[in-house]
Amino acid sequence: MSERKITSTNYRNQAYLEEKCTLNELLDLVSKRWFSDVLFCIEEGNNRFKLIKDDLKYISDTILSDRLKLLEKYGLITRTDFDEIPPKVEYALTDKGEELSGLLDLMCQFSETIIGDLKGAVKA
Amino acid sequence: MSERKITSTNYRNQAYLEEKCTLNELLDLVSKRWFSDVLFCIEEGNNRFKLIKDDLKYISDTILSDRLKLLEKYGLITRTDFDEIPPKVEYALTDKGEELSGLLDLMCQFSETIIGDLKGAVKA
DNA sequence: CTGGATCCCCTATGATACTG
DNA sequence: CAGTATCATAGGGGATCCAG
Repeated sequence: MSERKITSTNYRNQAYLEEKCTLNELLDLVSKRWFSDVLFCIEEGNNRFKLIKDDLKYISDTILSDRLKLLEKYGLITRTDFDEIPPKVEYALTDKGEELSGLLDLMCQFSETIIGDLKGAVKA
Repeated sequence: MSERKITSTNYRNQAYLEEKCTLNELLDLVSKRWFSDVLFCIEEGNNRFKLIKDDLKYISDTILSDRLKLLEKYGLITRTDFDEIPPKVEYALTDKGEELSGLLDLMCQFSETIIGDLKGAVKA
């Protein structure tokens, strides 16, 4: 039973949790670094690759590209390729994207309470 | 030479995002594997280490212990040590824990829509 | 301009063994 | 029972170079 020890366990646990509740899959998605930030960034009107990249100043091309693909894959944004040279692509939130944004706003408010309390406790 | 190349960038980006919005810190927390499951598990009345471990059948001691500490650190659960031999410790959700649970329920409903759509599209 | 292809490193997960 | 200590590993994040 100990072949591919870590791999198989890792995979099994992940699959187990995703099957248990789709929440786990969503959490894995939105908690990927820069993911929520890219979502908010597009919501605020930064609809081009470069605009997002400039706004989130430390994000790398690789990651931004990956996050945009994921957002599109899950139907949270639309991608419009104008087939021009040089390339021009525009992104926009879908209704689901807006909905997720709203949920994340709620989470954000909650996070300020919980994390503010933690840091306040240390300081004060 | 570039000491801690990745580390410094990695750390800087993480810090940047956490400073940008506490949401990122909360997402990092709740998306840790088994985290939300442990929370729900306690909410359902599994208030002992072993009960949780039995309910989440693949979780390891190490991880469960870590998640419980995190939950307590952020004020989401309380830990009551009865100082007995053999050890007896009980866990319970705080108000904040309940609140987070409610938020995660919302996320969970949303996740079923978004992920269901994704899988349905492939299948149907 | 919008990415794709590679390569590398760090961190979270978890197996295992042990303790009060 | 309820953990702690140690060690191994896979995958995510990111740097760099390249292409249409």
